[in-house]
Amino acid sequence: MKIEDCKLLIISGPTATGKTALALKLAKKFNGVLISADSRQIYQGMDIGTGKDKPKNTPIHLLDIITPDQSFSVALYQKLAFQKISEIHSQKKLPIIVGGTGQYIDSIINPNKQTYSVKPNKTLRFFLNRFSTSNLQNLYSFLDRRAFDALNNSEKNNPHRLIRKIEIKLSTKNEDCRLKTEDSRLKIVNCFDFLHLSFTAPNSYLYSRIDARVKARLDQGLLSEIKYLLKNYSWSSPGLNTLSYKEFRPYFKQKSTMSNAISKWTYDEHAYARRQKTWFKKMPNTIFIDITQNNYSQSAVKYVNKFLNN
RNA sequence: GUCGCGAUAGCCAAGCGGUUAGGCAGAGGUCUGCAAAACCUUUCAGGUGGGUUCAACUCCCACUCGCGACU
Repeated sequence: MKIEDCKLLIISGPTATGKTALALKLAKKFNGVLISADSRQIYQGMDIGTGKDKPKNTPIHLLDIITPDQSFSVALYQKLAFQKISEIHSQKKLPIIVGGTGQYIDSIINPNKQTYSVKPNKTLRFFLNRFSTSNLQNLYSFLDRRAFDALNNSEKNNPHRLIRKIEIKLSTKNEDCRLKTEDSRLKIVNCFDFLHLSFTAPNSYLYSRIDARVKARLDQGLLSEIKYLLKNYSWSSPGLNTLSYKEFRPYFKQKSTMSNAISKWTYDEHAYARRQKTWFKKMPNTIFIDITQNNYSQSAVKYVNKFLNN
């Protein structure tokens, strides 16, 4: 395999930084194909709220792959993304991953997560979901005292995380086949030669862009999109637990006003952008590009140029 | 003008003579199959001037401002 076949470009950044637009430019310039890394744009019919860009002539992979009532996961994402990457490589093109979902990008950059192959246990989750946090803590502590004690506060109090840890603990019988999968996966991954460009900007700048976009989405008809979705899916569907949809739940249930919903939504978007930033900050080998700088798109081009000619 | 009520951090909003209110916003963080999720940490007070007290955001007085009522 030639080195050229292992190149991978990753473009990340918080919401409202214009990732997709720039990725499209780069794709044209460098014979690239886009793969989305967005945990929400995978849902069909959720276009306005997730800010989905669907350019006419350029397909973006891993968009619209499931319906809002289906659930998805990193492990699945990783698998699909790897498939797409190798497909694109075999066409002698440059795969470009674009998106804002830190965990998904992490699964590409840092693929040897040893528990991705432990499948969710629906029955177990069904029961555990009714447990209180302290009951979950007790249970996990009982199953694995050491691991429990090593948890930080944030993990200890997070029911989702506790449930998953318990699930993993209870499925250790599959250890052997798990290791096998990991091995084969590592082989593929080790050959990636990736460049990770991450867009960034001061919070205040991001916030003003977000605020403007909130208004724009309302004008584009977000409310009717939600109404339409509610005809086919319920609020408990995984897809509907998404920023810019979930904030309107109390409004549609007549428990809150429109302006409350909108301000909650706006603040949620701010917090989301902050969380995204913390994720990208700690990623290895990342080049940050401040979009408030004049020549940011040219400098992105330069980096890619240099990367491809290495 | 008189009487009453109020004045608490960027916003909302409590209790209290000495010990953390809380929520939202803001800031930072966690993350190994729900991640645009879930969770953790955290900055910022007491209108102004006096007085009482060992100690006042909390009691008293004046002033300023706001709200309401009355002449």
